[in-house]
Amino acid sequence: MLSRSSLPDQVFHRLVSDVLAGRFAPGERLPTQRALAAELGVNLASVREGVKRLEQLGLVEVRHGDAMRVRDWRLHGGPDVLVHLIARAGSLDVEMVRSVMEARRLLLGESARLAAARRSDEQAALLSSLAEQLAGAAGDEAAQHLDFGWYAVLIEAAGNVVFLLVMNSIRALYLEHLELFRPIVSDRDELVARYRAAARAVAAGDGDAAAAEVFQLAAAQETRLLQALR
Amino acid sequence: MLSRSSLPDQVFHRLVSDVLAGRFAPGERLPTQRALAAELGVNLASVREGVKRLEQLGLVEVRHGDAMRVRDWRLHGGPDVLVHLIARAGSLDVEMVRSVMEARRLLLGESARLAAARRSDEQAALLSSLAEQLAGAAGDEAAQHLDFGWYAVLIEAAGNVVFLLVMNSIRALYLEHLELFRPIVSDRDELVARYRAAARAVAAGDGDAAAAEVFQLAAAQETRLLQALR
DNA sequence: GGTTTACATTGTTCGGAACACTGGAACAAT
DNA sequence: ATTGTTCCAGTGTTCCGAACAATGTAAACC
Repeated sequence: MLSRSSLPDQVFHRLVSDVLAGRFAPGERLPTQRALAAELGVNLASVREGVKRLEQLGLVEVRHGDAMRVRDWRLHGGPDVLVHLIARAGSLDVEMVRSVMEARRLLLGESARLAAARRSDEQAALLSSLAEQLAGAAGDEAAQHLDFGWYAVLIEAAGNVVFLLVMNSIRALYLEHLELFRPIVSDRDELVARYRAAARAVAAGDGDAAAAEVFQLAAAQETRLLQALR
Repeated sequence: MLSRSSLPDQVFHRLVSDVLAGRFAPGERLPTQRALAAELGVNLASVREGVKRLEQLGLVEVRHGDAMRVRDWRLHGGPDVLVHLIARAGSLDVEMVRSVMEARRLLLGESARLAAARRSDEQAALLSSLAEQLAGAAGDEAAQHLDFGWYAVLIEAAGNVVFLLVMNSIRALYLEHLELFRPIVSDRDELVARYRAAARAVAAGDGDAAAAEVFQLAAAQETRLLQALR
């Protein structure tokens, strides 16, 4: 079949795309559910499901008895909107990638500081171990997964639920465009030294050093990625 | 009528509550949609809509032909799960509040640093203006809104979409439990000095000072809130 | 023993109907 | 002329029952 995803999924993506592309101004009336169903050739229930998912993202407002209205995602959008913002038009939106990478760098840096204070011995050992595995990783794809595993442990050790959830969101983004983020692990030898240093600092409980190392590690990856995007 | 929320909404909240309370172990089979419909006394379509919203949160995995399975929210949950985690059992979960406030403090601090470098003149003036309005705010509720307005401008000035979206999420949380967060603006005179100083630092383009001021402002609010929660 | 087929289970989509809420238009009262 | 009321068309919400499609399992087959 042509459709690899469910009908409501297709409706959902179509609407997200339309709204995010600005084809409807904020506050503007969306076509009625019945009209959308007719236009897209699907059942009313499928339209409804898609629309309600839009609503959960904070992209539209739907009130019983009144028309559906588009909301300004910069005011009401939650972090889950990111996945759809960054991948618009097939390729990555460079400005969005810049924002994500910047946020990632700051988030990971602070996570490292917290982790240095809160990590368990087991977590400290795991960070070291993963750094070594990264040194001998077979290929770039394997390295990518190890890279994300390393950060996952770091954030778990930081003991902050918000950071954990935001990073889950960024990971989802990662996994959907794995090839495009490949530059993050290029030129690995230079990076491995930083993983090791950061793991040492976390294990030693030196928050400032851990933050600085992770910050620079993330910055290095950021530079690689942004350069590759041109 | 008495039921302020739609049927699928109620199904959704019921399921979220069940999953987040751990009444289903990760990987465990959820009741079938038909069974849920019968048990809750609603239509299959309503169950489906609720379930799909669960799926969008990353709380369950639903595969055509197979049973629905619960996922571990610590691994797959997005930031939108926060709203449901923090308000469990009617009152605020103190551990979650601690995480949110900690993340907020770090996020705002770094936003201030970025804002100092990127703010427009208009934004700098607005921050000052809002600080003055806070000084003469009528009541605590008015102060709360001004407080959030102040941070909204700061984050807008920081020019990072991720921060913007995460803060939208935290604000949604805020607005749903406005009374419970009231301590954030208590003892206002002491706080006003910090708003002013921070606004000055951002206007002057002094990133370090701006970050430090906002960091301490947020920390002060954090202390007030956590003490009030006992 | 390994492969294939058939079936039961479960999610997915449909079409159509009835219900409930909202905004505005027409009307009535002041 | 203004205010309050009633009614109606438009729109979202929920229902029902049926048929379709994917998955996992177990029986049947070679």
